[in-house]
Order: sequence, then structure tokens, then C-alpha cells
Amino acid sequence: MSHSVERDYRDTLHLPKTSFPMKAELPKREPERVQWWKAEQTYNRRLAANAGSDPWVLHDGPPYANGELHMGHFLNMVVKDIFVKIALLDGRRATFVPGWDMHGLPIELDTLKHLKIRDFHAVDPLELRAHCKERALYWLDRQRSVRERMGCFGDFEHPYRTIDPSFEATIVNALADLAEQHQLYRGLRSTLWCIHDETALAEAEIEYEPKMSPSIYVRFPANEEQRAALLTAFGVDQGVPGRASVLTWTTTPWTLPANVAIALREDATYGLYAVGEELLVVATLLAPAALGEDFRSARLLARVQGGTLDGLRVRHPFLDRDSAIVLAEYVDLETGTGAVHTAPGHGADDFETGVKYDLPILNPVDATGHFTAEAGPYAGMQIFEANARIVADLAQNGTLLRALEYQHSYPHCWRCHNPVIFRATAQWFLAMDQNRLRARAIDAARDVTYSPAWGEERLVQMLEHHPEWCLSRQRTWGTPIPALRCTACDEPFLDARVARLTAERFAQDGADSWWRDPVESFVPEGVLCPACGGGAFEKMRDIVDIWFESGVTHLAVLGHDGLPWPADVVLEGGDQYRGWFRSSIVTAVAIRGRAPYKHIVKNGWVNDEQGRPMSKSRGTGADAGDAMAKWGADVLRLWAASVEFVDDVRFGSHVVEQVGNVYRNMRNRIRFMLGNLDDFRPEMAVAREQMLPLDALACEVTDAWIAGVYGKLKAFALHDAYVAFVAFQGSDLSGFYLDALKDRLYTSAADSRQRRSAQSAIWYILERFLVVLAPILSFTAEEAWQALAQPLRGTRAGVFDCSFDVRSVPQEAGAARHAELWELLKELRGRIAAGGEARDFEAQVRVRASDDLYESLHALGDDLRLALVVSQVHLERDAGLNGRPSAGDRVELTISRADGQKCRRCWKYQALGSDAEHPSLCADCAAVVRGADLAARSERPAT
RNA sequence: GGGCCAUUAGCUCAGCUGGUUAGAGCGCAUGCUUGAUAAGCAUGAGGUCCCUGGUUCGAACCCAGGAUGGCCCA
Repeated sequence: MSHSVERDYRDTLHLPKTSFPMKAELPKREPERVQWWKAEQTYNRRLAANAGSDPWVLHDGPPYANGELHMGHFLNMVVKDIFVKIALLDGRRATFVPGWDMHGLPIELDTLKHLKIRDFHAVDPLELRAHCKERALYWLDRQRSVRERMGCFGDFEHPYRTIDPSFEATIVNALADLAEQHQLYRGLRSTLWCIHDETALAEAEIEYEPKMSPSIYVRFPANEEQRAALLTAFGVDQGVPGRASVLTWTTTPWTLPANVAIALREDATYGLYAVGEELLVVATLLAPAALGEDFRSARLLARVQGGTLDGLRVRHPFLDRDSAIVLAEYVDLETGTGAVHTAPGHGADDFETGVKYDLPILNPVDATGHFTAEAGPYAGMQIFEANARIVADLAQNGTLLRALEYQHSYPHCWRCHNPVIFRATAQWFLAMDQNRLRARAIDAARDVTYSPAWGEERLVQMLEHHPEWCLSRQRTWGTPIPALRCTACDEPFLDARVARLTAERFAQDGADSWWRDPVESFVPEGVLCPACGGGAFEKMRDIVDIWFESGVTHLAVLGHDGLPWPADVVLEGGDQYRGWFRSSIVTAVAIRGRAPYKHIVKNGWVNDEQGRPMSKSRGTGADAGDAMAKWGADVLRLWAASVEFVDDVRFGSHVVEQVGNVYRNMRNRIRFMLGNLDDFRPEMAVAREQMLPLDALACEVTDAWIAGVYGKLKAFALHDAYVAFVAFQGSDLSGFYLDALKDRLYTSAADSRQRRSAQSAIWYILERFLVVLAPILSFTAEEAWQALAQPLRGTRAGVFDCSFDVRSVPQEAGAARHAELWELLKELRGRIAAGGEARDFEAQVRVRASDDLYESLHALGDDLRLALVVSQVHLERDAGLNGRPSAGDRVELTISRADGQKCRRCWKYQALGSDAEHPSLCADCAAVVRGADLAARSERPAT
């Protein structure tokens, strides 16, 4: 052994040592951890361990099984997962059953595109369905693996799927329930219709896009008799010369063949204008715009309120029939002429008016958008192509006043992006006001809690405006509506008994059986045509709206297999107030009489870094799988917690890099704690009462902190929890406690009380820190847990086998004093580190404290010096500081250079050379090096 | 065009029922450390609290109008 003063004592220190790497390499390690969790049955094991407790269920709103998952999905799915894990670690029976929405037009269209098939009528339905199923399952598998890659826990082996026979049976049983309650009816409706996809569309399947349309002003001429009535109504002398017309405006010339009326507004003023050789009726407010250049020369002969003209008639511009003048509230006075061309077969408002005035509902357009024979000269023409021809004909016969082009936003099919039309067809409807369904749904919505709170008004509003729900679709990829048509009288009907039997059949054989099996196998004994009493039927071929399918997931998933109904929480994007939140509550109230969830949490939209929507065309369409391959799931999970997920959030490389820095900080602090526990074992643990003062204080501070974070997690305040994490590990642990502890950890004898006490506290803190971190940083928390020595892990094989350890924090004055002391020490430490000539071990500090603080500081013993990270502390009582408001003001510091010389081993300044064999060491270090124990040191007063 | 939501430092966010010089973390700059080292510690700079009016002794906060962005619709 060398006795040289040059000896380096580094090898006698206990420096951190751990297998937990500084470099995370998340993209590489995380997929392995996913497999490990699966192999370990981590989720199932924890669920089983919680089996005795109350259930808590977050019900998964099903993503659509088509396309790749993006960061919007990531945010939604990860926040769900965080909620579920919080409940699991809180000991709740938190079953999570993920699900997928797998029927529907998008998949059918995608499949047809894939098969290069233009006309779906040309394919055998069963064959097409088989292809659709294959495709939907392909996407489910893909999305499932990405979702698992995120670190999400749940029953991914048995997700619910809307294509499962049992699910299809649930759908049909729901229809049976509704049929029994007379909640369903078949009605003629002016329905949004896609002529490309040949199906009715729901409101939710519409997107508004700019479209160029013709803008034409059309005369509806009065014949002699009608002219006389018109002039009388205006109070104008019959001798006034010129033919008379009502001027209308439209952007859809192709709907003119279906025109049966002109709607005016009752309270608007209409003028009779003499324009050149003719008389025109137009709203006075709109006359300047409608008449254009002619307005200057026009003479206003008379004016009346619209109501005066109600019931008059004029001629159709090119068909041999009249058009009635009617009144309607929706007539606006901002565009057009104030006289609205009305075709009840081609518009929702028009339809209402048609019903009100008992007008014929003409529908001269077939499913593919071609005119039928009813359209006379235009029969066979495609409607949009017919526009030009109609305009030309109007010009020809003199009814066209002016024709322009007009850019407006127009409804388009959400999938094929072609313009849609209104078309009157017979459809199955869910009656929103039958049995007071709407009102009851609103009442039910009032009993739900919402985050954010304004969600309540939003959902109620959506229910108030819920139109009659068109449930039928004329497509192939879906669940059949078990309706029959009497072969004798053509009467269509939906019988609950048929629906029940059909549900049974579907549960057995799947919905394909509807296409495959004879009608008899779906009709129980005794079912007869409600119209003619006939007993021979054919199956109808409509399928059910997929919003209805996803609207009954609560019936399919909850309320059995040990799951409660309703769900405790649902969490979806804000678009679902109109979508799934609404469809679910409507079916639930209709069938079960109350809301299917207790709490609606909404997550925001994920926009790019400029706050614009993500879009692939702009190159900011962030694919979730790609993002995880680049940054790792945990950094992105931390991002999800760092943003206010309830609001719209921004995502991009800058934001991720920022949170990546925070991640690295946390990871290193965990690594440091792990490194200092390398040689620590449970049997070496020092009980809290036996710990050195600073360690006991740190544990107490941790208890209070855990209690606070627990409250934030339980309240789903993830961002608040994130801030708490960052502050605690940065300012309390790394910046203060752990930094101060290094002296004891490194230089004290391995088995000394000083060191074991410190390690005991670190173990206590780390364990709790990892557990509260686990719902968010699942991968890293687990990795750290596995890096702990096995005896420390004990029976808890994984971090998800742990539970939150929430201790009731004593409320008495003592606890507050301890918290205050902790903050004071941090502040004093900062004051010393901040400046002056001497700092750290080069410094000694004279501490003058008020009476109360003197007692607290004195009780710390040598830990006061440790906490301040200096070589010597001289503590004095100074009554002159008593009574100052803040603790910081009741302490004054005088910093100067430390006495003595720098010990070669512990770097503190002290008297050296007491041990002749180690002349460059202080007495403590010399003793440690000699293997002696130093139990006495901490008992020394701090003076 | 309508309803709802958001707007505080470069970024992510705090700012309770209006009350002295608006805070934190990250980033940035500077210094220290080199026994957490592709780490650690400290200090500092950085804000017309979206704008314009109003209420008030006093407004980031309350009221009105507007701007920008988002969601849902027409």
C-alpha cells in the first residue's frame, strides 16, 4: 500500500453503479418491453390482484379500422391508458377492453378500390363482405400492434369488434328493443344522398367543400288568371301592361323539374317592379342585387308583405303545371330574390314545407343521379350534366333572367368527396321525439359530469338539434336491418319477433347469413304482413348506420363479464359530442333509460407546431408509428402529459425535443438513485425514526408530495402532475437533496449509518417516485424497476405490481414546520451556491437564526452542514431576527473561506494529518479508509 | 354565416374570489464542476399578459367590440 500523499483515494469511494443506462434508446428497447409485459401477463396479473375491489371502467370509443393511427389517436389512446393505469395502481378493478369500429362505407370503398371494382352492384354481396372483413381485420391488426407499441394495457387479445357475431346480435337486439317501443318507423325523407356511392348519408358523413355552381335567376310566369290575382294582391290596376312573373334564384337548376312551389317569407316586403316590358315580383331588400343593371330603370309599382301572397299560383318555367306560393321561415333576405324555389324531394327545408302544405314530393332522380321519366325531356341525363341543358332551355323559352357562376360551400360525401344531393327516399328512422326520447336523453345528459364542464351544454345542444335519425344505408358492408317486405302487397315492415330471431341467427352464424340463408329461417311462426296479413316475405337489403353500431358498444361490452354498466369514464375527441357521445346516449336512454357513462372527458385536437390541423399534404401528418420509431413512446407519453390534453394541443419536432430534454433529466435522476442503491438490501434499511434528520425530512417531504400528485392523477390533471414531477425531481431531489447527499453516500463507510440512512431514504423515495411515474412513463418506470436489485423488488416483479402509497400527511403544526424547514434549507443552499468568493466545500458559513429556527436547524446536527454543502457551519442564535415574516428573513448567512486544508478524499476543508499513514486525509476519511465505523459523527453538534 | 373553445417569456404551462417589481420548467447566454460526466450545480437575459374601448382607487383577471387559430355545424 502506498503512503504517498499523491495517492488517489477515488477507489475508496462508493460511487454510483448501475446497469440502468444513461442513453435511453427507447425505439429499440420499448418493443422488447411490450413483449415482456405480454409474457409476464402484467396487465392480467394486476387485474387479478385487484379482483376483490370495485370495478372502474373506462369504456373505449372504437377507432375506425381503416388507415394508420396518427398523433391524434396517440393522444387519445395514451391518455386513456394513463387513466386506466392510475386506476390499476390505485387498486381498482380497471378492466380495459379496447374495441374497433369495423363496418361501414369507408372500408367498403377502400376494399372496392383495392379490388379495382367500380360498381359494387356487380359483386356478389357475400364475396364483397368477405373482402371487406379481411381488410378490416388487416387494419385492426395493424392498429392494435401500434396501440400496444404505445405501451397501452388492456385486453388486446379479446378486443370488441363490431363485426363479431355477438356484436352483430347486440345491434339487431337493440333494433328489436326499439321496434317493440315503436321507436322505429319507415318514412319518406329528403335524405342526403351520394349518387356516387348510391347510399343515403348521415349528417356525420358530410363534409362541406367549395363548389362552383350555376347561379340563375328564373321567372315563374303567371298566366292570365294568375296575373290578375297577383295584381289584385298588390292592389295594382289590372291595366298595367306586361307579362308578370315571380323571380326566383337557385344554384341547382337540376332540381327545377321537381319544383312544386315558391316559398316567401311572411314578414318580408315584396315589390312589384315594372322592368322594361314586364312585371317582376321580388323582395324589396334584394331587388337591387337581383335585378342588377335593370334596377335603375325599374319602377316600383306596389309592395306588400309576403303573407299577402300566400296561396297564389304561378306557372312552372318549363313544365306544364302550376307552382304554389307558400310561406316558410327559412327564406333569407341576404341572397337571391326572397322567393325560394322549392322542391320537396330535394331539400330538408323544402321537404318540411312540402309536408306542411301537402305538396307532392317529386323525386325524378334515381339512385345514380340520373333523371327518371318523370323529368320529361331530361330523362336519362346525369343531373349535374343536365344543369347546362336546363339553363339553355330556360334561356330559350324566355324564363331565364340572368345566369352567373357562383362559388359556395356545398355538402360533399366524406368518403368519395363528390357533391351530394338531397333525394326523397324511403328509409328506416329512429324517432327522436317518440316516447319523449329527446327530452329524456337531455335529462340523462344533465346527470353526467363533464371535463371540461362546458361539455354538458355542448352535448345537450347536440341532442336538441338531433334530427330524426336515419338508420338505413343501401350498402353491403354492415349489419342488416332485419326488415321484411310482403311479397303480396309490397309492404315493408320491421317486426321485433323477426329481429329477435335474426339476432339469434347472427349470434350463431354471423350477419352473412342474411345474404346466404332463405328468408324463412329468419321468420318465426305466426308473423304475418301487418298490411294484408300475407305470410310470404322477402328480406330487405338495407344495413344499419355505423353510428348506430358504435352507439351500442356500451350494450355489447358493458354490463356483463363482470363489467359494470354504465361506464365510469369515456374519453374521446371533441368531435364526438356530435358523434359517439351522442349516439351512445340516445341508444342507452331509449333502451336502458339512462346515460351509458358517468363522466365524459374530452381531449383536444392535435395540431401542428403552427396550430394548424395536421395534414399529409402539408407534410405534417404525424403517423404515430413513425413518431414512436423516431422518439420512443415514453417521450411522447410524457409529451401527452405535458400538454393540456383537454384543449387543442400542438405537436412537432421542437415540442418533442423540449419534452425529450425533460425526459433525459428525469432519466438521469432515476439513474443516480439506482446507482446509489447498488449495494443496498432491504435488511440494511434504516427505519424512519432512526434515519439521520435530513433523510427523515426528505421522506416526509416525499409523503406530502406523493399525496399531492396522487390527488392530481385521480383528478386526471395530468399536466399538473407533470409539473409536479419536474419540480420535485429537479428542485427537491437533484438540485438539493441528492446533491447534498453525495458527501455521505460517497465518502462514509459502506455500511455506516450515515450511508445506510441515505440509501434507505433514496430507496423510499425512488420506489414511490417510480410508482406514480408508471402510468405516464410506463416503459422507463418498468425499466428502472427491473434495474433494482431483486431483493429490493421482492415479490413485486414489476412496477405495475406496486400500488400508490398515499400516507395521510399529518396536518399538525409540526408537519408544516418540517415543510418550511425543507424550503428554508433549499433557499439557504441557493444563497451559498449563488455566490461570493467561497462556495461548496471551500466555504464555511456562519448561520444566525431566530430562536425558533435555531432550534430546528440545531436539531439537524451535521446534516445542516451537509444540506448547505459546505465544510463548516457555525450556528448561532440571534433573537434580533425573531418575528420577521418569512423563514428566509429569520436567517442570515456569513460566508467565508473554510478553515483547514482540502482533504484529498472527501474534498472538505478540515484539519488533516491526524493519521500518520494518511497525512492528506481528514480524520473521518482516514478512519473510513482504515475500515472503522463512524457512527458518532452525526451526533456532533453543528458548531 | 352560426354555436363553442383557445390566445400570458422562443416552447409547454401556472397565475385562487381583480391588489405592490406577472411565475415555473425546458431552451438560450455566462460561470462553476469533472467523484451522476454525451451528466451535475449556479447565475442571467428574455413578457405592449392578442388588440381596442369600458367599469374600478387599482385589470392578465370583470364587461363590450374586434383580431387570429381550432372544433362542430349551416
